[in-house]
Amino acid sequence: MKQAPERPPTIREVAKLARVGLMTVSRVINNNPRVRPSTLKKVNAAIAALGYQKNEAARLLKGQRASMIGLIVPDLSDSFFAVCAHTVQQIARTHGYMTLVAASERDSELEIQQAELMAGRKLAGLLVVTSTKEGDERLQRLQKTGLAIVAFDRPLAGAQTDAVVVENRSGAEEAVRHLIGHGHKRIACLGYDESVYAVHERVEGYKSAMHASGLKPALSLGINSIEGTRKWLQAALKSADRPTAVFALNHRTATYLLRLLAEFGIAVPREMALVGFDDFDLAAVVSPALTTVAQSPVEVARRAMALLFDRISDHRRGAEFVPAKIVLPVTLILRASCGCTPHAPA
Amino acid sequence: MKQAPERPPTIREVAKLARVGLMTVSRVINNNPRVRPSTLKKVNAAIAALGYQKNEAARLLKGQRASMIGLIVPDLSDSFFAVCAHTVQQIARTHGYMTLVAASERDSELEIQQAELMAGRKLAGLLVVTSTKEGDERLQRLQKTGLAIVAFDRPLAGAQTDAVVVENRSGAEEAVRHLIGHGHKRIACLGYDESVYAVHERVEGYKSAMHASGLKPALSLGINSIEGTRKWLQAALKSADRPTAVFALNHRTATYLLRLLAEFGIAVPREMALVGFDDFDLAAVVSPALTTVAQSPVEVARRAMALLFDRISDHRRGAEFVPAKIVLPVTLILRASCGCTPHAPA
DNA sequence: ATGAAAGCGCTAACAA
DNA sequence: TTGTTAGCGCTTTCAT
Repeated sequence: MKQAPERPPTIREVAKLARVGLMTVSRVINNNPRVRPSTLKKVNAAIAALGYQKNEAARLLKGQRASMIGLIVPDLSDSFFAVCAHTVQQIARTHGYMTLVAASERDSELEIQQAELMAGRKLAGLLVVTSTKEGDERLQRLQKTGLAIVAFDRPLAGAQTDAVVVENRSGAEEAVRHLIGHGHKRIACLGYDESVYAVHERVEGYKSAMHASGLKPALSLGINSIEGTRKWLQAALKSADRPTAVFALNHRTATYLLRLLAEFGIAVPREMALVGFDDFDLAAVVSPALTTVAQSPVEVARRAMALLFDRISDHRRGAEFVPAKIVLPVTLILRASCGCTPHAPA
Repeated sequence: MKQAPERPPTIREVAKLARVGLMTVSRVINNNPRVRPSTLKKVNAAIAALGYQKNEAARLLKGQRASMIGLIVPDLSDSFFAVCAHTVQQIARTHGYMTLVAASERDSELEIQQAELMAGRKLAGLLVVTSTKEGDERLQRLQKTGLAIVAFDRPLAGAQTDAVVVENRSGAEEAVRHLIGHGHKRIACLGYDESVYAVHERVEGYKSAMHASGLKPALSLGINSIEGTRKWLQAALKSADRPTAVFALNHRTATYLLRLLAEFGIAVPREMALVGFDDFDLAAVVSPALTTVAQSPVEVARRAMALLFDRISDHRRGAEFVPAKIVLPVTLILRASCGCTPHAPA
């Protein structure tokens, strides 16, 4: 004997049990104040008794927005974005939202596609680390349909959109100045794609620190793989003006360098000092411990979420939209690789 | 002058444009074969012309399942799970699904709550790394309502559920045997919570390798923090039967050990050898390079997703349910910390 | 403060 | 093969 499929309770059943009309129940679950306290209590009792939960699908169909937010990042397996994702999801939960994620794989077409798919699901807000270089009208169109959008890590080019970024430029500047303070004159700067906002900013910081001390910048961009890094290092070691220090524009490059320097038997920081950008779990464990400019993914995600929820409620009450840009500080963490502490403790 | 809100097109408009009935359009978008090819073409043309996209909310309301899958892991910022999440999301996308994520924070109540919330959104499938020790009837109840569930990394205790796990036991066994092969007799085993499936399995592997060689297991569990690890190490170094090698049950413990061993000036592997479980980006960069048992999060996620989509289609055609358990191999990656290659190259 | 009716976009069931 | 009807659960509008 097959029992009935046991459909979840509807407001109709709640209404019947509470002996009120449908609308009263609807008002209760929407926190509409136009309900007499005594009625409210009856309805709440019925809701509890039945274990009623609102049916999002039905509400969506009536044009409401889902209590979901979306997160689009270039790569979820990147530790920085992974921490962001964790934080975002955590905060979303405490606000009663669920989190939809997508990785853009650094492909701007994929990014906008995913954003449109999410928007199609009528979510309330979208957090995005864009891989789009030029301003994207498609994204802005979504915004106009009532989707709250906040960019983080990188601003959205030419968009009236909130953004949370970090002090990439001054962070880089500080790092390079620190190296200069250690007496270095030939400081190379290594990284990949300058068209990425953060990289560009860091490069600017590097240049400005070098210029400020009358030093000649030695920039090597477009270096992505460990092989590329190896080639660069081999050439650099043989070169006439062999650098005595390197500023690595990101986590990955710093890691490659660490590995190769060890492989080539170059003493760090004695023969070549190193400072990176982006802190990571093992930065203190690698040998030598890596001096690096740290940003806080948790804080970035937090601020971005705060902004997003602001926007969501603005949208709801049709408030004005004044895009905010939050710039978070970074910290230069001094460890051994820059020459500071020969034997770094924990 | 405010332009009309520009509602997205509905099947009604598609039907009008294609000069067919509503149901014909519905059939087309549901791949129902009972449509004449010529009609199909007309409808598809209209769909393309209007840029029609199906409204999930309406379909949900009719009792269908959303083309979304859910992923619940203990911690999204953990690199293993982050890679899983990335892979899951990627595969979901290619199947036309979106991915909802949640972290359980290793709290089984939170886990089931999130699962129920997801289920309430009528998603098609759920991938879960459970933090629940005993079998959870609430999860099984969700399963009975037509939600496809696949566990990975850890099986679901006492549940008729598919699971994808790795060869934890034999991997640990091999690692310990390897250490024994290096001549070690006093091999400590360090880790945290044995009630976690993977840890338990690895401990069993450790014990069995030790016993097989007539050695006495020296297990130290419940060690979670770096402070705990430090205390253990201090005690171990002073002890009469000071271990000459350590098998670390997970990434984190291995990392702590590496750091502390460096801090204490203990030469690895000469004074104390080390083998870990779980590979990570920097395992080859740390010094000494860490020998470890590697599992592939990408492969785990892939298999889990394959299983999940199998289940989803089974559910759809009401097929029998035969829970599968997939056990994936692990690989012992020999680097320097076990004593194998004194100077590990890349 | 409360309720009745209409309908959001879609599909299951039936009819043609 | 195709179209018509009804209604999923909810909220909006308009009564009361």
